[in-house]
Amino acid sequence: MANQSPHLDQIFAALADPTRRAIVMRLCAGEASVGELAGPFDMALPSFMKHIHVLETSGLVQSEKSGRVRTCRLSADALVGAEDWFQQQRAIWEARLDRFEAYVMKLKKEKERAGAKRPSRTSKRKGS
Amino acid sequence: MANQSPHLDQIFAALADPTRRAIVMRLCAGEASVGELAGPFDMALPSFMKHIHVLETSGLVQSEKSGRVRTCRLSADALVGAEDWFQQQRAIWEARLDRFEAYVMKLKKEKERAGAKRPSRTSKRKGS
DNA sequence: TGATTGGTTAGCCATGAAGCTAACTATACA
DNA sequence: TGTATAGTTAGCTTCATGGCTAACCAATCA
Repeated sequence: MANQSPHLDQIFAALADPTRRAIVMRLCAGEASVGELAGPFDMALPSFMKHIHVLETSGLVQSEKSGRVRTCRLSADALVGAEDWFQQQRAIWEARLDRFEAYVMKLKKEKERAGAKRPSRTSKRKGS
Repeated sequence: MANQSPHLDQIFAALADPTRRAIVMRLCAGEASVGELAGPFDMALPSFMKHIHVLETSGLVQSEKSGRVRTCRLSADALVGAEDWFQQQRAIWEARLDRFEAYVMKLKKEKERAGAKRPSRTSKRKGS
């Protein structure tokens, strides 16, 4: 119940917006200036800058200004961190499924054995 | 620029909240009633129910009422869908890194060749 | 049947997110 | 030096989110 990384909050919140996911996808293909990034979007620049800022505070994106141009690049660590979360959940989930399956198998075998007993009290069937 | 699944919006938005992530984590370990889920949280039930509802509309959780008890379970599909998104991004990202690395190696080799020429005009060093 | 339990509905409030315009700063180019 | 370019800041609106209380069903159980 502890381990509540405040970072995951921000990362997932950042990725909940289609504009920001598109920015991340674009940056996966390589760094770009704010202007280049903003190009495809029908949105005023200040609004767009807010998205960049959200991505930066989440740690998904880093940027650097040189001259009058700000260049953005993806920071893979944050992405990987979020991906890890899924993998952890899946591990737990799958372990449970395995246990569940084992349990079902056990039930099935018990039933089989019980079923095998009923028709003949004298002989045990060997296998399927 | 198309392919903007509205579902991812809701899934990531759902996971952006620590309470809801905790619920998902809890449900990874097996289904539970609303009351059981709510237990550990210092929150009024109606507030908690909102979280459940958000999880349901995102597709991460399914629930069913029997008698006066509502039982919730995880719906793995949605989780996997979100995980896929990360894997796709990582694939693009890694492909780019590979290309970049190849490029750096090329540069390095060119430099090496140029460097090997400088010290002696008469002999080529073989290797270290 | 009456009380308890488990969940639900309705409605309120405070905060934050996402968009806009207008005006401004600072670099680069002619 | 003057002008265009690339971002930035400030301030506004609107809507969604996350929390609450109070009152309300509807199963169970004594």
